[in-house]
Amino acid sequence: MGRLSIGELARKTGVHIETIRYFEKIGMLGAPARTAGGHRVFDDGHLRTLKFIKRARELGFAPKEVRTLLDLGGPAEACCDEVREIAIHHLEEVRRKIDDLTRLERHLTATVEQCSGGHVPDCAVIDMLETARP
Amino acid sequence: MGRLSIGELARKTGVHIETIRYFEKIGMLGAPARTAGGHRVFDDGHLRTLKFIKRARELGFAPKEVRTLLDLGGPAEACCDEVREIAIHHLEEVRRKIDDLTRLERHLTATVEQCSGGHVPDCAVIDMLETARP
DNA sequence: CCTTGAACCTATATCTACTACAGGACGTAC
DNA sequence: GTACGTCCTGTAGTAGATATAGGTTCAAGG
Repeated sequence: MGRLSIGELARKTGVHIETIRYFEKIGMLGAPARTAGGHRVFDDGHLRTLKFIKRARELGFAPKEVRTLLDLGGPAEACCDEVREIAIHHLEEVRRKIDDLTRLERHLTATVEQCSGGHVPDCAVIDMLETARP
Repeated sequence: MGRLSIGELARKTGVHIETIRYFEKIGMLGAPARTAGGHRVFDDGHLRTLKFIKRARELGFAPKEVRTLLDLGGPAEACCDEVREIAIHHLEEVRRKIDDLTRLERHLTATVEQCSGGHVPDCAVIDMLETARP
């Protein structure tokens, strides 16, 4: 059973020390044990949880969703149904975002291609930005 | 030449009154004229600029990029080259984001399909989140 | 045992990009 | 001239961290 200082935990997870303390403060990560002198002592559970949080954030889950997932996944009892719902909801948002970005990508590509790159007063990019959306 | 109150400007652009004052404060939007009593009086230039800002933000340009675009596009002199560079950089980021989200979408879809939806202790979604990225 | 320096502690402030008050002044229509 | 909507400034709040200041603890070397 590993006993980790906050610095070791930070190195193992890639999460900033200040952010770990912040997560503890807002209740995202449980309060760890302390040494006699007051230094935090984390265990493998904290390591697992912090990795989980980091990965979920990287995958685009909102902090509130992460919290819910932690609440559900923690005791591992009322699992799949609710977890699944959050994941599906997230999936829908991801698909919507991909659509939006793809449209923007096409628009930007076309615009940049039009752009001569010279010092002309007319610029396709500026024009695009000045044109109100229909 | 239109003379707009802050409220009219807000209605015409869809930007909140407080946000307009905020844009003025941070120098994103030029300071307007004032009535004798101190009320702001905007003109068509402000309207154009604010619409520009709004549209650029909607298209995902970062505030700093918007500011640079305004600086470049304002006097319309050193135009295309730099504008083009910002647009291309933005385009690259958009493409990267699309790739990331597409991978996530595939991953989530596969995971949710695996998920029975019952009350089993093993949950594919939780598993996915607990598995560290290679 | 004692020193030294890295790591840690709390508390507060800062950041971005806004949004939301509170309490008062202005402007215009009747 | 008065009522009411709009506007003013200034301050505070939001999320989600990140950074700083000033002090304490831990661990390794002498």
